[in-house]
Amino acid sequence: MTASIPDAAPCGTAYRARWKNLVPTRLSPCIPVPVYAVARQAGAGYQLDFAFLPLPETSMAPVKIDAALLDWYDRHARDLPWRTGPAARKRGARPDPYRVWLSEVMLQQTTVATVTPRYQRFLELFPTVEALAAAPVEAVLAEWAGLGYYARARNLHKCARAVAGEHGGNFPQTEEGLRALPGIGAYTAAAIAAIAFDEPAVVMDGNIERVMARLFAVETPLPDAKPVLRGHAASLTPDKRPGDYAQALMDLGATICTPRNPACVLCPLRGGCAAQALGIQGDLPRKKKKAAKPTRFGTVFHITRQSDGAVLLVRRPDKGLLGGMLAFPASEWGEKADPEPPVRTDWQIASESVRHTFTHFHLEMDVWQGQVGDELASKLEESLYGRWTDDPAGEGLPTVFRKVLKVLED
DNA sequence: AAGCCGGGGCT
DNA sequence: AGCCCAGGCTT
Repeated sequence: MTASIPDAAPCGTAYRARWKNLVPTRLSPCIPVPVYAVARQAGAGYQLDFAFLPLPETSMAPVKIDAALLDWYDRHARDLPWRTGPAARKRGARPDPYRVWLSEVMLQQTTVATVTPRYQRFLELFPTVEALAAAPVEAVLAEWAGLGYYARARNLHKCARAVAGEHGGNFPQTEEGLRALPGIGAYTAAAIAAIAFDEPAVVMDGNIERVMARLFAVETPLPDAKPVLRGHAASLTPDKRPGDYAQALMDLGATICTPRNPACVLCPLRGGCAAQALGIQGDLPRKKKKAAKPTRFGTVFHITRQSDGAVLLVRRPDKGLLGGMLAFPASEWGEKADPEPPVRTDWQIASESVRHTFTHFHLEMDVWQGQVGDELASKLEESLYGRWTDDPAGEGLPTVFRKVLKVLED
């Protein structure tokens, strides 16, 4: 259903649309004919019935932000595996700090949809901080494969060992104590303190920055606006239920106060939102322009052992791109250049190359396939500190190297 | 303060 | 296919 709502229509005219197709300014109070909308959840999105009717009030109405938000959260909180249910919350039950920490680290730069199944699998494999601390780091990295930002996994493991070894298996309960642990920065420390330990910490993530920029119509571009937005967030953070409050703000940012096409008609804070009253909510937060990504080139070597068809993997150095992860041997990635193969053999060059985009560059990588005999295989294994595997797809390879397997399949 | 780190979803 | 999104660590 892709109907668009006109700016004006006779009273009583009704429309129906998915909220994502709406232009937010049409819903601002500036329009000649007020819009009244009733929304209900439909599948993954929202279904709206629109009617053009006169509304009694179209300007900003006083809203007690934290109360309105908690009320909305009690009715609409998403049921996520790392959350305690409403019934348990009412009994005063606190969530397991280990689970809160694990979920928050996974959720850094990663969406709920991606994290949810991976979180469940991870928790089954490493159910406690002690179990995680006892595991070899290679097992943790393999389980993290495909999630990206692999320093998170190395720091997660370091942090588990610190908590298990130096804190008797218990996470520190204050922001400062948490902040001192590997992989726990300002955001994660505040989130764990609020959610697991009921501390009124000021939680700031991208979602909350966006909500604050809109609530207070902050037009300063990010990142310059960060201190101002933090000040606004601090002014609203309640002493009661700070964990629920923080999660409510993030849920609101993820589902209603979205980066594009915010669903203001569904927003419990609509009456208190300065940007919405001005009709500029879709333009906020403003951001400084980022540099364009350059393209780098390289070659990856898929080497099979003649006797059994096993494939050679290497482990990348701990520092830098894809640090500590398993990989196929590859050239340096940079300017277009003739590759230096790790061994002389009859290379087959795959007709399709691998394309992948990292945080700050595009990569275009030729795929060379070669076979070696057992003697050469042993020499290669030694000189590259490699390992032969008969199931590369099952080894926890980062996405860029999974794409190599895909290219060779075709 | 600025640059280094993946990957997935939406248009 | 291109654009958007976003914490922590290092230098």
